[in-house]
Amino acid sequence: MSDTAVTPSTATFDQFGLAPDILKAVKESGYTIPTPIQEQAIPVVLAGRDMMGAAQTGTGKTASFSLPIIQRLLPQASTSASPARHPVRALILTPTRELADQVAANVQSYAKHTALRSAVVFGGVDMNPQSEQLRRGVEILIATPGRLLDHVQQKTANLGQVQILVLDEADRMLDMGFLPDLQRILNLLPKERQTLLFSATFSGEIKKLAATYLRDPQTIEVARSNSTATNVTQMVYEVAEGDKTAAVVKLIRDRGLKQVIVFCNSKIGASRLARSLERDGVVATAIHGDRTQNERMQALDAFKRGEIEALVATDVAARGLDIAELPAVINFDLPFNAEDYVHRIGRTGRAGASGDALSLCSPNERKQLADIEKLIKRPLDVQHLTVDAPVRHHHEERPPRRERVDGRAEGRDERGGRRRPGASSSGSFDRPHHHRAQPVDDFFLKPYEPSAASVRKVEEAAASSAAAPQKSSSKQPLAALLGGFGMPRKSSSSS
DNA sequence: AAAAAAC
Repeated sequence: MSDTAVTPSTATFDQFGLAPDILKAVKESGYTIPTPIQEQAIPVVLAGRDMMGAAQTGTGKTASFSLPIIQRLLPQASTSASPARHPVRALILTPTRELADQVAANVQSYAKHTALRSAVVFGGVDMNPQSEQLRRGVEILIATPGRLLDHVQQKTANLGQVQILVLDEADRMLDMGFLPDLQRILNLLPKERQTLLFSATFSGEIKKLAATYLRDPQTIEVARSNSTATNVTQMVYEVAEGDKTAAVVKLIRDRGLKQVIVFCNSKIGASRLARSLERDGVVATAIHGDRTQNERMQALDAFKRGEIEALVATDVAARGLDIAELPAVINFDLPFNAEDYVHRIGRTGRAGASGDALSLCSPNERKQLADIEKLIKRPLDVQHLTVDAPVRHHHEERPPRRERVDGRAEGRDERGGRRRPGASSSGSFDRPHHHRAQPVDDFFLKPYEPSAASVRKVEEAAASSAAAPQKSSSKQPLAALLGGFGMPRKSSSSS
């Protein structure tokens, strides 16, 4: 952000040589001046080079790869209805379903005046409409990894002609354990392709991923990734754990916040807080991984439409979500992972607007606070918050289990799944399935080791990027990190 | 410690 302030860009989108149909869509989106990352990335992508990008959403990241991708695919766009003429040419992978949906909406709008077709596939929703769309043919596919592999196995998606791959929020995908899925997908793609990797940090793991799957990548970086936007005012309120709900209500009322995202560390905590806020007259709803995809999308849409004051979320909403003019975020809990703090507060103060990041800190969260201050390299302003009339609810801990208007009891079977008739009633269905049946396929058993030359090039690229962000733990040479990547081998290894 | 993601 500070980059823009120091050297205001006088560039326009016209300078990139994008097709008129693309520029028209850009104009209709209301954009006139490229952001720093767009200015740097668009020429690199147009030139067909691999790229590692350090940038967060809200910096214009999505357009920085979608616009040049559309341009590059344009000559192949066909008006023929034959699916064979519409193989997947560009694949964009994201860690969460909401992010996939959002990226897809952007791609759709940028490509609307072209003959290119795009589609999005992710889990939690019916596969059939997705399969039908794939059958009709799409050039640009946006997906979460699991559902994409599902489509591959069902033979509804063919990745054999992908020319451009984008790994969005790659660090997040690794955090979430997507590496095996990513490997399977990557091994299905043609070797001759362009690969773009976006990540908040260039950790050792990210560098190894890049060294293995990218070819001589160019590094693009805007705004150091662990820095927080200067237009976001950060405040920490010391408050007793039991007063947190009242504190949230007080902050919303005192500051007259029209809309706010409140982050919790647990799914149960988020549901509970949403209910408590509702009882205190705040229109609130929860969004987290135990709600059905339908509920998640409805919650997000209603929030975007302004029908909901407080969106109470887990870290499913911490990254990437772009909600215009969000005046504030509140951390009900401080995140265990300091980096998540940066991502959470990045939901406010977007596109140059100002925003407030208000964090509640109970006495047992001091360590998390210290970790955050260490990461952002500055102390945070801490104030004691007195809650004048603590709002206590007798049923706070265990709200009555009441049938909701949709006929389901809250908190049970939220995925909308139906119990199998005749299944044992031992209650095992309420537990997540940890051991998914491992499909017998061999396409993901190829080795995951970068060549020495590739490692060198990634190291050089990362080093040449000014002040490439490094986690202190990843200062060691890449080679030292290569051994312990912990990949599942075909037959169980000693690890 | 917790979250996310395929039936």
